[in-house]
Amino acid sequence: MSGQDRGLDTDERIYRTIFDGIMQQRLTPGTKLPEIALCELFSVSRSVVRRVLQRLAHDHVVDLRPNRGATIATPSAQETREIFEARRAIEAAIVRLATRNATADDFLALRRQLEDEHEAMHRFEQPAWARLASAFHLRIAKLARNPILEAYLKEIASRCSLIVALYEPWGNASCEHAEHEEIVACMEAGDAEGAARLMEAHLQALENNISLRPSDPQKTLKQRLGL
Amino acid sequence: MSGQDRGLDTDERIYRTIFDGIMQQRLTPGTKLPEIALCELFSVSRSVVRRVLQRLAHDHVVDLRPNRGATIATPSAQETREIFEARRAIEAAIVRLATRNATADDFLALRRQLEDEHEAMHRFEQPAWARLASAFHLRIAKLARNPILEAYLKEIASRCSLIVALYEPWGNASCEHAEHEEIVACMEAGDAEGAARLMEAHLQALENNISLRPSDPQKTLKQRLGL
DNA sequence: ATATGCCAGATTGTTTACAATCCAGCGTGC
DNA sequence: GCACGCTGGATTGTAAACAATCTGGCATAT
Repeated sequence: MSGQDRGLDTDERIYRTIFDGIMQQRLTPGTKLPEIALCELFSVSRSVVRRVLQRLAHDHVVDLRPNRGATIATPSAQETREIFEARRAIEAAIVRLATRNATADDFLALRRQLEDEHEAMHRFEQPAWARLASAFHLRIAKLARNPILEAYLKEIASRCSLIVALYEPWGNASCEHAEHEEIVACMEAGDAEGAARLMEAHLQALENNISLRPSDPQKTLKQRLGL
Repeated sequence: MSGQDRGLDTDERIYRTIFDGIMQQRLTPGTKLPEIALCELFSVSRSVVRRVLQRLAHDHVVDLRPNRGATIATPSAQETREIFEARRAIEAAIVRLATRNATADDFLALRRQLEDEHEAMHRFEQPAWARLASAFHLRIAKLARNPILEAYLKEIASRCSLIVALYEPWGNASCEHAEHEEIVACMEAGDAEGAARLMEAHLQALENNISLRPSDPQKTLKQRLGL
């Protein structure tokens, strides 16, 4: 037992490691993921590596082309537009449902998280802030009480993060905290349509903030996986 | 060459055969899909069968449980509710986009398809009608010009079909033709919100039409795959 | 000098063999 | 008679061997 067995099964462990590596910008778009290298890093055979890669491919965070292996996905400008448009549509719908279904307790927890976010922002803790800001969106998705839409948002939000990683290497493009507060206020007031419109505007602002320009490479795969 | 090679690669052929088998209610929910049986039926090794099964699992049309193989998915009543809710949300968003982006030619093609549908209905050609009615929804998704939302609708619509297969063995629950026409009329008039509301009502009617009661089993796997 | 063709190493795709797990049927003991 | 546990066949999970394909460098010809 080599100390990395924490109750997650093997597949999940490998998936998460690679996925997190992408989300934290250690694995940048275009990076190649050779099967044998992953086999050695995770001490498994190619069957399981291939299965995980296929799953990552289905989630659109890696490209899987026949006979030439897996690479971290590199969304084009066109795709970027489509992804953000789809996200606005889905997340607006989610906000409407969440406004209908959230309880008083839900709003309490939501406000508490907003304060954490606020604090992290004022302390200039960029990584923590980004993480919390992203969690805000996923938390609202939970309040909608629809696991299917929640899964769709998770998938599409990860693709957005990939895009931000591609086009904003230093991580400037984060959520505006004030806008989060306005959205929650609208929701608490029971104004579903208003909250949906605010959310769409919020995501539109996020999209407008990313400027289309790639980033830089080079480091060992092991380092970039955080191992 | 045994006459089933039509330019599709092997994976796609197997995927389609199983998927179509499910959509046409030859493979009913709960049916087990043993790997070896599929290997022999399609003359491939277990690797490719396993890959295809994983893809079907990701699309939520089959359940894949560790150490106990693949079975056709059997959505619960709860899931049914969630799936239809998600579909209303996504398809309403799609209709709004489609109303904005459709050209005059698009509407022409749409109307032509509506006539085919109308005709098939009046001739009591239930299978053709059901196929056309389903195609109507996918065609609108194309008009939205967003491949991501289109893919989501495809996935969720197939889950709806599975539910209908589960709870309406004789296939009564189909789309009302008149409602399709109203939706198109609204779209042509440029009334995105109206069209969205009509679409939601249309899908709600579809959901209300399905009564929750399972169906019957037994026949060989080969027959049920149409081979 | 550039372009073309070819060969060797590397990488992926497929098949097969082996190990682990599950499940149904049977027997034993209470 | 019923519950429990065992055992053998069947089925899935994993790993390793083999085949096919791609990539990059070198030689050759124009």
